[in-house]
Amino acid sequence: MESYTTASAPSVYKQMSDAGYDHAAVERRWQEAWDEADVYRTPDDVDDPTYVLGMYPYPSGKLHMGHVRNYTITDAYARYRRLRGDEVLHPMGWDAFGLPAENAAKERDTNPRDWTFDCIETMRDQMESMGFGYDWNREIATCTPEYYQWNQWLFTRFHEEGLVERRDAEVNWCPECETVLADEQVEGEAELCWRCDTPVEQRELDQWFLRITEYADELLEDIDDLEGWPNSVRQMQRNWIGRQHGTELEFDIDGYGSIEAFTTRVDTIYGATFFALAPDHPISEKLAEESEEIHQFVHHEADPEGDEPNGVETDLTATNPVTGEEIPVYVADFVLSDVGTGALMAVPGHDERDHAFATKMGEEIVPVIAPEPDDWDGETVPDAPDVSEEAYTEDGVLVNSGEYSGLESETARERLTAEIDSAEEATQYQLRDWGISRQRYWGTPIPVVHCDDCGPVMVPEEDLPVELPEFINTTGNPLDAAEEWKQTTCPDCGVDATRETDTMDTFVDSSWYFLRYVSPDLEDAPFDLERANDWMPVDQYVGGIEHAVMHLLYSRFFTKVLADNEGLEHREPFTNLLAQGMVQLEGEKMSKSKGNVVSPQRIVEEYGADTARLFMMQAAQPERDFDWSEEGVRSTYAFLNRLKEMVDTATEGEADGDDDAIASYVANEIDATVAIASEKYDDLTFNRALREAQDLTRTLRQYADYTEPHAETYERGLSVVVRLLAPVAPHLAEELYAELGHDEFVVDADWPTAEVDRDRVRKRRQLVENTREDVRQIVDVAGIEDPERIDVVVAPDWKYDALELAIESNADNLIGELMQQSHIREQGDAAADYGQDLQAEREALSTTLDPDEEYDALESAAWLIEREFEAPVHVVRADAVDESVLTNAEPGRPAIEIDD
RNA sequence: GCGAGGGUAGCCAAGCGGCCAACGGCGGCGGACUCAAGAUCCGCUCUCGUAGGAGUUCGUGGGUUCGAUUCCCUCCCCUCGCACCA
Repeated sequence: MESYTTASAPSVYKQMSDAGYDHAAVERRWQEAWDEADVYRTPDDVDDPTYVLGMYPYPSGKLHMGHVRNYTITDAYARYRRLRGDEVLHPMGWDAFGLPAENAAKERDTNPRDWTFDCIETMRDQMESMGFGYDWNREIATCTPEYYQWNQWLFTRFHEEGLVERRDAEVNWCPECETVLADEQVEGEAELCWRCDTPVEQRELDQWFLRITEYADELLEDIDDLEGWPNSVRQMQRNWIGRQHGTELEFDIDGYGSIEAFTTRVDTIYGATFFALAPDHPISEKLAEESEEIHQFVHHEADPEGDEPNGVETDLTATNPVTGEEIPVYVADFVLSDVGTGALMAVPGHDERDHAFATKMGEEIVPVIAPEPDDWDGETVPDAPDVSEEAYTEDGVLVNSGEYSGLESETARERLTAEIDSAEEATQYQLRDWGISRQRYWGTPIPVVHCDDCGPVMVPEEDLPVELPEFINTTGNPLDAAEEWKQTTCPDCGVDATRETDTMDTFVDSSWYFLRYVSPDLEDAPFDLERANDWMPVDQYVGGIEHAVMHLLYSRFFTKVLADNEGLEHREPFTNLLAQGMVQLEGEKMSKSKGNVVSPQRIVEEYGADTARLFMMQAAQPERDFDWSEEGVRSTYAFLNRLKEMVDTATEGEADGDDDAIASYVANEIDATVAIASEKYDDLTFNRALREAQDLTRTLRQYADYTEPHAETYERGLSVVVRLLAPVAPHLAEELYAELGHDEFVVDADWPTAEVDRDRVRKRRQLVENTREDVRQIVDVAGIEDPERIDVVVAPDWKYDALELAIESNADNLIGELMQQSHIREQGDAAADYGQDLQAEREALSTTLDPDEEYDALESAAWLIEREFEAPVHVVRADAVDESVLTNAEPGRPAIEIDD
């Protein structure tokens, strides 16, 4: 703060008024009032409310701008739907399990539970200070036994349905987090942990898996119907599932029997010149025991991440099941054990990677597919292409393929798959089962007991929940160290046994939380089935793109399982999805590490929550990234202040202006604004809706500056502006709505309505804007310093008739057709001239308002021109002026006469 | 490499067959108000033009059309996701 030593009293007052309205007081007042009236409560008995949901946050203790944007979008939409008269369900909760709480607890010598609840308290306060209208009665926190018992219950139900599997698996292990990660949680080529960016290692562990692959086909196929989802997300899920149709077939290898290989291009089998095995294929491992060279390759040289395909030749051969040919077998690092069968037939003529390897190893490259010739007769076998330099990877016509030569690739694949004894159609997925075991404390204990005799046994339903023991500050897994907790008896045979010490991936929590909001306190089921069937699916879901695959795919999976086994009548959880863009600073993502973070708290203190929300919503479409700008925030704040001043002034004394042409212009603008803004709110383009509201505010201010406004019109205008802003700037909207004399909350008000024809609105605005621009241009080009009088002359009726005829007419000779109308023909040369014009623009003609409507529109907008040029403006009809004036007048374009 | 989304005036950003030299904002320029500054308000902001005109523009090059920023194709560039996937 600067200190003033010589400031005079008036300048101090000035400073104070510049500081703006007392947003802190306004916001506090209405937050308390809402709270008292419980306005955001959604009673259990409402019928199919509009379900608006933002992805619940991890309670880190601090709301950041990304949260503010996310939850302002849902809040604005929820409020809008409410104003529209819908019942709305808009809940909030906490993704409260997770590793950061453990780390924080260790650092602060507390425990994850206390730390997490502290964070929740703080964040809830921050959300309330933002004015987000949640039904806090439905709040959930996933770290409470009341919530996570249902994770355990669902786990046992999944188990009963055969969707849970325990497997010894090679898993991604983050040494920093000391836990396993799902494939989805490993990022990029460098394979870094999604949380801490530590390079991930591989470990062999016994793991619990949810068999999401059982649902791969449905998860894939239903993406087509998710029309309310962004294409990007849909495509990412399709890629992730990665279904591929192909053929599985067997190659015999001496001494090892039949080896299964998967190919999508069985049509190229005549071109298979070698066979390749993954380094960790069982045969490779056996060979490595016998051969020093192969051992060296498998354990030291193989580099699956490298760009170069490496390999080593074995002394084995594989038998091509079609040709009977013996081809050499390699162990190669570009063959991956988790893709297909870990063994492949290599066709260097038609696969780039095989080509590169064959070139390196000096293997034969044989063309067996030729591009289909343009004039192909469907029979003749074309010439083989040259594939010595580059593989030909497209489909085509088979060559060098015995009896199959001359077939198209597609047909050949079908026939070969049918005719090769060992071959059958097969489908491969990239999607893997979901490993949910985590070696951490702060998560849902997996409800399993390990018994030496019975093996892993599910904890019976009546013994749920398995609650977490007290936190033990240790380096490994605290559950492993909780000896007393760990020791139990086998539910099946009663002997001493130990508890499973792994907890569940927190994505299990978030895969069904949206169902828990429906009945958050229900004690005998995860959710009230009947109500869930009525209330689900979520109508509008909003969150970050980073959850495009994981959370959104798991939630879809859970929903489908619940539909199949628990009577849920919905197979998809989220009808409409909005992936909101990032809030950036100078083109860069805000992040603590970059130190370019703008604190929402500071903005709220300085300008208020309404300003922060309004600025964000008007800055860009919700799905786009945008730059935070202090300048923009200030101008948003200034706008709210001006609006408040306008309302203050308007309510001081009753205006008593006439319901004149100007009032009708304003009334029209109000209607137009309502129509456009409503449409924009419907499709969540808040930026456009808010622009309309701000434009109307400006029109109203100009109106009041120019003349004594018509009280009813002006107040309706203000009341409309206030309601259009209410979803985004709810506190000030309440304040102003009350000032305007309403007793009810604006939250509960009715959305303004307007009966308008969008097409007419557009034409009116266009006409007025074009006319104003023409006047400006004339004044400017003609160098008129100080206009004395401006006449605006609407074109004569016959021109409108002629225009209409011209639009409808198909006649070659338009002028002839026009002249058949006596009232047009009577116009003589003028009619001929105008007819010429119409003829010239024949294809581009479009209808205009009719002459009376144009007159009205111009008459009511005349004040804008008078005000701008400080000269009287007369809008006149064609019959009131001399014909010479009318030459330039056309429908949609009045003649303009300026005297100086 | 594959897939998705983009490239619009100094910058940000709407538009997505004729109403488009192209909404809106920022920045810049001029004016009103003020002793002055700020705030606010009103214009201007591709080029030329003494009555609403003309010319050149919406990544590049083609095409469809009476007409394209808007539709189709080629290429270039950006962002995101997947990727030695058999």
